[in-house]
Amino acid sequence: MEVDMVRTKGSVTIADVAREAAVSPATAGRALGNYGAVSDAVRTRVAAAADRLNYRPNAMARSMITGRTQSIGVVIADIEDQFFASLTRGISDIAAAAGLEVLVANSDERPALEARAVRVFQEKRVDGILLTPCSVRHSTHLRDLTRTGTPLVLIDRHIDGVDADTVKIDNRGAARQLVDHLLDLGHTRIAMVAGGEVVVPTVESRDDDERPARAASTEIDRYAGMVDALRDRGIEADPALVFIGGFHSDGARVQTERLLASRKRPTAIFASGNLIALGVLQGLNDHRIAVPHDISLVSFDDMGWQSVVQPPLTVVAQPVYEIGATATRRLLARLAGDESPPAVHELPTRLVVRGSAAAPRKRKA
Amino acid sequence: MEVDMVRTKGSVTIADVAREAAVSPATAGRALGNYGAVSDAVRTRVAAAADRLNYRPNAMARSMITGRTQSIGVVIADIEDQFFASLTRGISDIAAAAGLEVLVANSDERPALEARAVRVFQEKRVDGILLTPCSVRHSTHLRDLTRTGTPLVLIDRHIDGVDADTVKIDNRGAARQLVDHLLDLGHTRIAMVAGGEVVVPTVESRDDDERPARAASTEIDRYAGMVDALRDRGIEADPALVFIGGFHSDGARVQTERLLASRKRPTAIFASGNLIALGVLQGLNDHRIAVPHDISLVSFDDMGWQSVVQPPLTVVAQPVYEIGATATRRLLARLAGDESPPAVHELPTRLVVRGSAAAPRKRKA
DNA sequence: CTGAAAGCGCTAACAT
DNA sequence: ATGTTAGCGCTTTCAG
Repeated sequence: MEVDMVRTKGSVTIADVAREAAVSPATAGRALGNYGAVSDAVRTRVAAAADRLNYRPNAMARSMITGRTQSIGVVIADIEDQFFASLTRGISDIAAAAGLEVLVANSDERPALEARAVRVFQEKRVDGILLTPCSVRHSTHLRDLTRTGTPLVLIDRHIDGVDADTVKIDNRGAARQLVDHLLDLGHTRIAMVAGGEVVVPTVESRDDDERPARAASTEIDRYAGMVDALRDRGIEADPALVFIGGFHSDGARVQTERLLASRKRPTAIFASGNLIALGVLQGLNDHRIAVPHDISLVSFDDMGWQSVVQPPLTVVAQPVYEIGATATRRLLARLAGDESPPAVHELPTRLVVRGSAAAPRKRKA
Repeated sequence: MEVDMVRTKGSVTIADVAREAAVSPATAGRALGNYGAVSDAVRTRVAAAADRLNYRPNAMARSMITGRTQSIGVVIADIEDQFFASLTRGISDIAAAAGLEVLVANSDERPALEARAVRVFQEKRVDGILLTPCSVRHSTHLRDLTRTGTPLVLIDRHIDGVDADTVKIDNRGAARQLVDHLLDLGHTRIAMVAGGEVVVPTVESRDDDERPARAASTEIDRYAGMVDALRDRGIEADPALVFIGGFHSDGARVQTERLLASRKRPTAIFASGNLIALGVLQGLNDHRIAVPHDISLVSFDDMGWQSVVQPPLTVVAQPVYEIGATATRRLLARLAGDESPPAVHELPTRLVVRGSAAAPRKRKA
């Protein structure tokens, strides 16, 4: 055992190992990186030397030459959101299995942060990028990215005009199912509580890049699905029944108060996602509103607690983990050279009918 | 607008920009990296050239010289766990504000994966590492790490003998509070449902590195707190009342079945964390056991759903986000040169008494 | 099979 | 203020 000096600067290099093993740096490199050809004798000698010196190859130096960093960048809206957390786990597992490291950045639904993250990932020369685009109207940074040839896979949300694979669910169809279920029960005044704007904004906003985008394609599609379902029954969607309060539960909680106070209170609520549903539930509890007796509630997402609340929630379950995993596999395929035209992959959802939606009052449940 | 050729190999370099701006590479570097001194005229000319070529500095090349990668590595047990997800958000926010990128790896509670992640982070030359150690008995990789001088901050869990800052809560004290609350209500048969082993294993296990560690310091401390509380009232802790089922909710669900079937069924359950509590609740629901009427339930963690279940859970709330944020600030301090001796930072917790614990049956609640 | 030399893209001395 | 040169740690020709 030698004395391990704390080296402030410069760690052990391949040259150090080479010296220790009495070979040339080139040979040491071949032995350690298993490329080229090395005799077994030398290989073990070098390995021993490396071990003795506690050598760690410098991945950057290697990457500068090979052109591969073995790392991917992941830009998500909010890692704290259970949905994205599960998604990230799916990504992480597949990436790890393929020997790729994962750089994560939160966009916080802000286009400017998203663009910044992409830029930094480019500077770090990640091999590819996975991203949940926060706005349908901010895509130049993504188009710039794809033009450089860096593989990009969009997750959960779609953006027209960006030349990238997309892995998502059929939000419109699933929302329609959910609302159909409410309509079947006899509801006609159905509110939607969402995080961001729910119709594609026509006016290009100028300088709101720093603020949350409020125009996620998922919610836009889900609203469209709701409108579809209503229209099928000859019901006109009422814009006054859309409550937008940001992507956190507290906003949804506040919106729920507004909703409850509205002159013609809806008999059912469609929550656009798990955080929204949580906020709605809190708002409902605040006012001692019983589900489904006083009001029905359905939501997207089913990642744990939705089945233990009382009553358990009727939801559309998305294969969250699989979405992340599939997207990562797509990226891996691109990294492996797949040149097929980008496609949209839609994963199946499942309507889980539980107890949170019932016939509207009057006919006592 | 020039034609942007898709360059398969080699992106735009500083030399390209220099040529475009008709200056030397060094000057271009100075202008783009704002170091050294450059005339305003040249600065704008270079900036324009860079812009025209869509230049992205190569962070690796820079790091090789500066010795800083502006990135930190984060090794956590399971990003899918709401607790760690919030923690990660805290880390991410502080890191981003400081201009640091975050590399994430899941250890999945497996020592071998944890060690592997640390190794790769070293190879990537991260500036520092944040880590939730998965086992109290696997620390050599951490000691090796600190010996290289790479700053390390331990999160949530503590390990003796590793020379690193630790940010956590007082698990023992908080658990004691929680169990005290149950004792105050009159419970004496209190079960604990946990993920991993709850007493420090004495025997060194040889080759279980690939499997979940089952010996997280948090749970060990929480059990100790429970024992403290019981002992204070002259009650002997009963090992038969500890149910271990792994760190996922399904394991806890199964353990809850076992628990309910035990010959002398406990009157209260202490769940060691949010995922465990979820599983317990599922198990309870499976058997139509009413909380708190049939059995009381308390738990650690309060990150959303705990307050919307019926009845709302009595818990010890941890400042999860702040734990991550504080740990990251500690790391930043180290990166800035702080040489003070490593310390354990304990953040305050809060006992939130809600409805899930009541007096044991007999005295009808 | 092994060694010497070149060079990835950048910054840091050292000149001018 | 700008240009020239060297070199970070590694892999990759190219020789031998």
